[in-house]
This record gives sequence, C-alpha cells and structure tokens, in this order.
Amino acid sequence: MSARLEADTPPHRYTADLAAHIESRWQARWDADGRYETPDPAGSGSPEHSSAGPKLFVMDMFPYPSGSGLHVGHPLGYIATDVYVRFKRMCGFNVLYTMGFDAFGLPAEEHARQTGQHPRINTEANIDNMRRQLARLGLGHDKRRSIATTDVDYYRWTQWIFLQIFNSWFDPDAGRARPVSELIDEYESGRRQPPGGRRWEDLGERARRELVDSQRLAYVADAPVNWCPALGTVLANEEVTNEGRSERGNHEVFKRPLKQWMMRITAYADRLLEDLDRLDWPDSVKTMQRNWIGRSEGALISFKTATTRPGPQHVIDVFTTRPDTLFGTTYMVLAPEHPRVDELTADAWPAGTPGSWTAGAATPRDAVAVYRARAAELSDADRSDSKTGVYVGCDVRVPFSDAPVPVFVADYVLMGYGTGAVMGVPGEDQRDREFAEAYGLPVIRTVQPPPEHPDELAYTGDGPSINSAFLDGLDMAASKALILERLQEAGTGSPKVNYRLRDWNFSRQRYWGEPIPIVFDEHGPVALPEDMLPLELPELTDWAPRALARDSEPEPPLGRVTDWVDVEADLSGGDGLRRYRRELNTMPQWAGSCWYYLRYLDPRNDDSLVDPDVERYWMADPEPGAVGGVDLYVGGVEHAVLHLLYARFWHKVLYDLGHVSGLEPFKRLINQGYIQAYAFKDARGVYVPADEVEGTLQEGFTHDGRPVARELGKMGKSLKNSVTPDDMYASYGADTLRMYEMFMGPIDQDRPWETRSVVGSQRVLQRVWRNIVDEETGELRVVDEGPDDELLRVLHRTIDGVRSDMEGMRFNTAIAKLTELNNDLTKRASGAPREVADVVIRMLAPLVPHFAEELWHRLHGSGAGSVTQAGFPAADPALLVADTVEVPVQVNGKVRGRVTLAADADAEFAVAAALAEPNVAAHVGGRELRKQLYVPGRMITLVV
RNA sequence: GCGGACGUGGCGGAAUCUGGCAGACGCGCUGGGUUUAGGUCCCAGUACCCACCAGGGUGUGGGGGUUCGAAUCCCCCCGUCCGCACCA
Repeated sequence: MSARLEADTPPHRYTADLAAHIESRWQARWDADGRYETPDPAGSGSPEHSSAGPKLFVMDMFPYPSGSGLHVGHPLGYIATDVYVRFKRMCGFNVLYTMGFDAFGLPAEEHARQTGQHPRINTEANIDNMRRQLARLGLGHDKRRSIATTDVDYYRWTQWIFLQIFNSWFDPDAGRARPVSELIDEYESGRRQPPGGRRWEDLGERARRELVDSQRLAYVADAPVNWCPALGTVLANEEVTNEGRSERGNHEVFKRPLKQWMMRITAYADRLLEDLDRLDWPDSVKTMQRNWIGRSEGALISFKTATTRPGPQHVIDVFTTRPDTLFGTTYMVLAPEHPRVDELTADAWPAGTPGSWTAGAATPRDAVAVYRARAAELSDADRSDSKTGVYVGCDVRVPFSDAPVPVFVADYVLMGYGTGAVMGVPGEDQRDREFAEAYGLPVIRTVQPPPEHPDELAYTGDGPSINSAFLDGLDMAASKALILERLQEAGTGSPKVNYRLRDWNFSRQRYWGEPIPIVFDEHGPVALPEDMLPLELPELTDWAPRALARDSEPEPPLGRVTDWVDVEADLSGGDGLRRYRRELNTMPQWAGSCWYYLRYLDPRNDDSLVDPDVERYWMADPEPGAVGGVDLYVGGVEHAVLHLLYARFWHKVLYDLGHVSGLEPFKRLINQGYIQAYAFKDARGVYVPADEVEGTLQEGFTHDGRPVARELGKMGKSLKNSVTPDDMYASYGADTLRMYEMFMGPIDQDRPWETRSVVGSQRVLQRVWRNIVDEETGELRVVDEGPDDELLRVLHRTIDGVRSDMEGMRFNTAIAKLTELNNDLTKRASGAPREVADVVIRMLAPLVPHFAEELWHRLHGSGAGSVTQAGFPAADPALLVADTVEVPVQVNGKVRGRVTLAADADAEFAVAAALAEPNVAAHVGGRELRKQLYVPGRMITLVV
C-alpha cells in the first residue's frame, strides 16, 4: 500500500505515509519535551509544566498484558479518555492521566508451565509490546507514573494494605474499621468483655488469639476448593467442566476444604449499598451492585423439634422475608449441606409416613444419605428445576399454633443463603407450592387473594391476613410488624437483615500472584512486620505438573519451595528467633487492581503508598456531600460488580483507617461499549478468516467460492475476525483510526466494526488538510482576510456545539459538526481564512493530535508552542444570536412553508408573515384560525 | 421468572435530557467529472410512495393516551441485548 504512491497522487496529500511520518515525528518530540507529564503539588512533579488550573484525574481500567496483542476494539475507551483529557487540558485543567498493567494472572502462569520460562519474563515482554502499541496511538499518558501490579515496588504496598486490613476489625457500634490494637486495649482494660461470660484475664494465649482473629477484617476459614490431584493443582470454577472434571486433561476434580483467607466485605454491605446513591455511575451498574449485595429485611424464626424421643430438643432457625405468613407453614426444608441434618435424621420412619417421602429407602438415614450424596455431585446449576426432597423422619412445631410439621431435606434450599433452612409456606410462595404439590403437603392461605387469583398458584401480593390467629384482618405491613413484636416477646424470633453478598475468598492456590505477608505459629496467623515488606515471590524452578494420589491434600505451588516454606525470624522483637511456617496461597488478581489509582498519584514513594498531601490534592472533592475519588473512570461493564465492589471496599477500609481522604474511589464511571465485528461460518459451522471473505449482504458472502453465513460477535481470535491497530496505521494512520473510533457512535454503545468505513474519516481529514495546505506545493493555502459575517457566525455556532459535545464526551456529534464546518469551507473556492484555520485546528487537536500539531506548526511557524497548550476555542455569545431566523409554519400539524423573520419578531407579526406565504395561505384556505402559536425561533403553528 | 437497557433509511448513527422542520455526519449505492483503464480524488443525488415540476401522501417496532404539536412524555403489547437466577 505504502509503496503505491501513484504519479497522479499529489505529493503533499494527507496520505497514510504522510500521517505515519507526522505521527512518529511528533510522538518523539512530545516524549523529549515531557509534554504529558503532570505536576503535583508535592512529590516528583516537574515544575516547568506546573499549572494553576483545577485538577482532574481521569483513568481507564488498566489492561491485562495479553500475549496476543491488541485489536482495534481494545483502545476504544483509551482513545475516548485521551480526547477528553486533551480537551480539558486545553481548557486549563491540570489533568492526571496515565496507564498501568494488571499483570499478575493465570495466562502468564500457564505459559510458564508450558515453556518452563519464568512468568516475569513473558509478562514484561508483553507489557513492552503493549506499551509500544498504545504509544503508537498517541495517547497523552504521563509515562513516568505507569505501574505494573507485578512490580516489587508496587506489590510491596499491596501487601502493606493487606496487613492494614488484617490488623483491623469492624466495630459495629462505630460502623467502621478500627485497628485491632484498640480492640485488644479494650479487652485488657476491661472496657470490653469477651462473649460467653468469659474474662480476658482468664483466657490463655490461644483463646485470646482466636477471639481477636475471629474479628479481623481478614481472617482464615475453611472453604471448598477444586482440587485436581492428577494436575497437582487447584482449579478455578471456570476450569472445571460441567461433568466435574478438569478442562485441561479431563482429570478427576474433588471438592476439598482448604484454609482460605477471607475478607469481611459483608461488614461493609450497608455502606457499600448506601453510598451508591452518591456516585455518578450508570444506573445499570448501580443496580447490579445493589442486586449483588442483595439486602433483604425479614426475620429469624426458631422452630423447636416435636420429637417425643428422649434427648435434647433441637432448635432450627429459618430466615424469612414473610414472617407474616408463619401460620401458613406446613413443612420445613433444610439444605442438603445443612450441618444439623444428621442430628435431626431419625433412625426409622414414623408410622404412617407416605411412600413418596421416603424415596424408597428403608430408613430416614439411608434416604438422607443417598439424597445428600446425589446433591453433592451436582453443581448448583444442575440442581433440577423440579422439586425433590426426602423426609428426615422428624417434625418441628410452628410457633404460636404449635402445629407439628414435617422436616425435609431438599436441594431447592441453598446452604449459602440465609440459614440454609426455610419454612415451607405453599400458600404464599410458588416454590413451596410446587414442593407441596409433589409431596402431598397441605396448603394454607394466610393472605386473602383477590377473587380472580387462580387457586392453584401461590399468592405473593398484599391483602388481609387470614387463618393467622391474631394477625387476621391486618395487611402485610401491619402483620409483619405485629408478628415480629410477638416473636420477640416469646423469644422465638427477631428482625433480621440478610445479604446475598458473602465474604470475599482472598486466597488463590497459584504462584503468579502477590505472596500473602503472613506466617503461622502454633496458635495461628502472625503478620509480618512492615519492615519485612516486600515479601518477594521466591523462584520456582520446577514448573512441571506433578500427579498426586487421589487422597492427597491440596497444595499451592509455593509449597514446593521447601527452603522458603519454613522460616526462622524474630517477629515480636524480643522473643528471639522462632520458627514459623509461611502462608502458601497468593492473592487474587483483584488485589492489585483494588488500589492502583492511588499509586498513580505517587508511584515512586518509598515511605508510604501515597503522600497524604498528594492524595488530598488529586482525590478530595471540595463540594459539600462529595465522596472524592477519581473524577472519571472508564472501562467495560464486565467489571460492574467484582472489581468495582472490591475496590470500593478497600477504599472504605483505608478511609476508616485514615489513609485516604474520601469515601469512594471512583466518583464518576462510564462503561464504554464494545466493538463487535462480523464473523463468517462455512457450511460445517467452522469460522473462516473474516478478511478473506468476499461479497455483500445482497449478493451473499463467499469464502474460497463457497457460501458462508455472517454473524456479529466479539472481535477476537476465536471468531477469526480481528482487525489490528497496526493494519489501520499502515492503511490510514493513527489519527484516522482515532477519529473513526470516536465517530462510530456514542461512547457507551456497542457498535460493529467496518473497515471499509474508516476511509470516510480519512477523507474528512484530507479535506481539512486541503483547505489549509496546497496538495501540489505543500505551501499554506490560508488567506489573510478575515471570514465574512456568515462564515463567522457558522464558525461560532460550531465552536459552541463542539465545546459542549466535548464536555459531554459526545465525540461522534462533535466530529459531525466539525465536518459540516469543513464542508462549508470546502465549498468556498479559496483557502480557509487564517483565523478560521487556527480555530479549526485547535478544535481538532484533542481528536487528532498529531495532525493538529503538524498543521498548527505549519500555520504559526516552527517557533509556535504546542497546540496541546493552546486554549480550546470559546464562542463569542454575540455571534450566536442570529438577527434573522427561518421558521417553519405548521397548518394542522403539517409543515406547509417557511418564513424568514427578525429574531425578535413577536407572535402577531410572525403569524401575519406566515399567512402571507402562498402555500400556507392555500392550506388555510381563508378559513378561520382556531388557534395560532409562535414559539420564537422554532415554529409557527396555525390550527383551522 | 426477576431486574436493567434498547428498538429511527441498505448500514453506523443524529434529533430523545429540555415535546416544535425526523434522518445531521459518515459508509454504501446511483449519476457525472478527472484518469488510457481500474483505484484514488472531486461534484450532485439518495427514507418510502405518487408526480415532469410545483407539490402531495406515508413514515421513528405495534396499539392506545396526553397535547395545538410526540421519535421524544404516559400506559399496554411485541422484539433484541445484558445482568441475576430456586436468594426463602
């Protein structure tokens, strides 16, 4: 392509070759000048670029440095933030804008396992490649501030934050995290008593440690992992097939409990929920977070067993959001994993047990054992839609009514939600209704349904309570209030807020992650002191998978580094050297991405994760009620819940402990859309390379002469439809690519990639170029006389529109307005007036920075400063008001003509002018006007 | 099932927030110019239907409503996409 400089292409046309030349020249110059380095009020900023303007912190979600490189879909959000940042800089803002890499993760470890090469080598090569690809786009990042989560200097502070969390507990009275040292002080001074009537002084070392450890924000608990002995590793849920085997190698996988680090995010559930209201985020993301937290108000109700057997009476708690339906309870269900199932299960079927309740087993123990074994094999998704269960041979009594009801084990009740036990109310809950039908259980309605409500369905709406003793006649809200009061009086129940959110499992049985800075002594976990950070990953020389016996214990890769596992250290300063065993799990990939925005602020600080003055400058928001945080955060919706929730959680902990100044990490969030691409399948259903397909939608598409079917999907290797930025640079240049991606549609919308359309953006730039530079001689074409009045007004209307579009990140319409203005210039035979060219170049600068910088220097001479520092044009308000306006005239709702009026014409004059217009007069036809309206400057409406 | 977003020419989209000329801008397509030709580039046209024109009719997923006036606001339905999914 580049070699095809045909004889008839003018030598100074804006072609891909010229663009490449311009782009590399200005990129080198900008780098040499430190053009995009942002000064700080303190710390390492360079004073010569200091700016008095207001601060703005703009950030993209940083990428994982994948080995396969970029396609044109990846940088969409980066281009958008870059355009916005350049615009705000030209408006006088001091903008912080950089890019880092989320570089721990599975693919690098997988690559290491296959090649034997250390993941750091591969990771750093990928980062270098990605930096190169992004730099080629001309993104105005402060490169000095870039970090990778795998940098030892970075993960040192990730570990430091872990220790802060470990050394904190959540004080429910204060509603915030406090240092564990304060908790211990309170125990020691007697201001706080251990639970269960024990005394701190009487507790041994182990009991004290357990008491404190159980309240930490980071704590150890047993949680099930997917242990694959054949691979000698633990697998993520995504790596396990539906059949419960390993994706790689199809080996057996076992669920095994393993000691895991948990983060007590549930303590923050209410704050995470409430503060959502204060964020400028898409409603969809807020809704997803609300649903994920899943707060529901209800009651905890205790049911006592009705057994006549000797021995202790058992009590089972259920959670319900409908305590008002208590009197409709006709059975109880426990999840198969419920820990009390064994003690409740009877030895023999009570007399008269229906056959359908026994699953054909000889005893309840047999039936329950078979049922539980089957449930354990099934993944949650496979638990069938039809309701099944078995009777455990034991009954419980419904509070107040004292009616005995049977207890079942059924897999439609989940151990992970509420108490893992529910009261079955088939009258008011459709799931319970289906179970009751299957097992012939009675149905008692406790809310009077409306007459049209079908008999066979549960009724979940509001209405007067019935069959409910003292609740009868009350509506749902009143019934709930009264039953809660009575339950509390009777000591058999209490109000309860339940959450779907669960504590965050923070352990990964992986090598390529941050080591957790914890060691264990005989009593439990001990934090490494801060001065022992960073705790560096040890070398792992043996990458080969090792097959282990079926009954082996799960073991993280770090367990293989035998000289690292056991450590002798003096941790308490004074006790002398003691032996400890290291934590072998590493942190999840989320850890590094939970706080990287803070490190951008002060990336080389060795004394703290961020200097407090610097943090306040960039993160504090002086507005009353403001939450602080990054001013604009742009990234994909796939992080709507986990990343954004975990980061908010960490930020709130850091806030509680006084390390950051605001409540929230990200004040404003925008989800950029995805670039989709057409993919083509042949008759066998196999994808063929999209760039080899010929034909059109009308004629049909073919590959190698055979017909193929088109579909729209994610751009990527699997659909063979990737288009790389490098292809676009070669054919059009980076500026054209930037402009096309911004022109395709609104930033938050998905859109299909169409390579053939890219030329449109190049043509626009070529026309702009041609209006300023002579394609034959390379000389400037601009004329010195100023624009005429009409052009001047068009120019200022354009400035006004482009400015507000840029502010609102509506780059597609900003480009349309600039194109329109340029088309207007093109129609005038002479070159652009110098004054107009100057303004157009400045307006284009955020979108196509190299192109604008080049024209700026051609226009103003080599001594001119950078266009990136020129002011963004501002419209003259006097030129925005036209003295005459053309106004459409509607007769009975149809536009029948237009009249030109003075801008300040009154209604009477406007209507008179409208009636004078022949076509309007013809449609009025001399009839009487029933109504006449003039919306100044917009519309004249006549009704006859 | 629950929740959210969205539905406009052959295509991407504009106008939706704040009701007031539907289709800006670009792709594609049609015709013309430049060129030996193709490509590039330039000019004109391009929602659909009727009409030589002037002009007229229809039209923003479907139906209803509010209004002088609805793509825009309200209600119902249909469809597409996304999230959650036996959450008690």
